[in-house]
Amino acid sequence: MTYQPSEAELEILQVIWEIEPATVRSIHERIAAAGKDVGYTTVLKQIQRLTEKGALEKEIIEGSHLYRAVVKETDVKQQLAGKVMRTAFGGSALQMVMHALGNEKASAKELQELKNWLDQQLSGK
Amino acid sequence: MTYQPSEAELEILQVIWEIEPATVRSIHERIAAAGKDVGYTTVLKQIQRLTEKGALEKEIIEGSHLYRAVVKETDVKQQLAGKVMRTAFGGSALQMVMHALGNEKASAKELQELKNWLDQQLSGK
DNA sequence: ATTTTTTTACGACAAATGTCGTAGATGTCT
DNA sequence: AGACATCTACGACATTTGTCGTAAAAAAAT
Repeated sequence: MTYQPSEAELEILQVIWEIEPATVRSIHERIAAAGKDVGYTTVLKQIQRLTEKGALEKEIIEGSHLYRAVVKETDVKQQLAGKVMRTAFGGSALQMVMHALGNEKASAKELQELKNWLDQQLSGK
Repeated sequence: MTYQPSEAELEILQVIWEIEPATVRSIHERIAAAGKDVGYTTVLKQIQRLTEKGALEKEIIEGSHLYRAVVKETDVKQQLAGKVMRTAFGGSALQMVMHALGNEKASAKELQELKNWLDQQLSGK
């Protein structure tokens, strides 16, 4: 089973998937830039735990410690979305989407994109 | 902000939304029936914590302790789906659905339903 | 080479979670 | 009423999470 990251871990994974291989500093900067104000050692610790758990791997190149993801972004996200869909929405993607877009009046754009994807899935494919 | 239940708590909430007002026993039975093998007192404790937190309320009628939900199903689920959509899928419902249905070849039925809902959203609305 | 600045490695902590066990309270049966 | 069965109230524990602080190690600056 693919790794199930906690919230803080997911945030770090997202950054890594985007800029790997990454240093702790670069990751911390991104997190900070994104508005999450958390200490450097906090991020470091989180990264070390992810590495222990096998979700990340470290490679030391010319002195700098570089981290990269071992778990695949698609797998982790599929896992995540699938689990919510199953545990909270009885396995119904429709229910999940309706709730996700529920009150915040879904941007017509989002809806249109979704529709396009669906049409393609239904027809061709 | 609506209550954000943990996994075990969500399972209990789901049962309550369905059969409230409910007794601990009836809830425990459902959970057990659903395959989750957990002790009676475990469920009881979970229910008490949910009550402390204000997500449930207890009413004692003729000796039996009955629980009912205080938090609304729709709100909690909207919260849940919205959060995942935001934190893991950059706010894109499309991304979320694509991942949710990703590998498990989405049942044509699911897709059709989703499409119908979308069409309605796009047109009428 | 020394001093400074960065980084990494660890250990600590509080809070949240998931699970029980046990004791005392309440109900039920005969 | 007495005995037996059920429930509820609580406390306890092991884990997991999210956060840091501090010390040791490494790198950079002077």
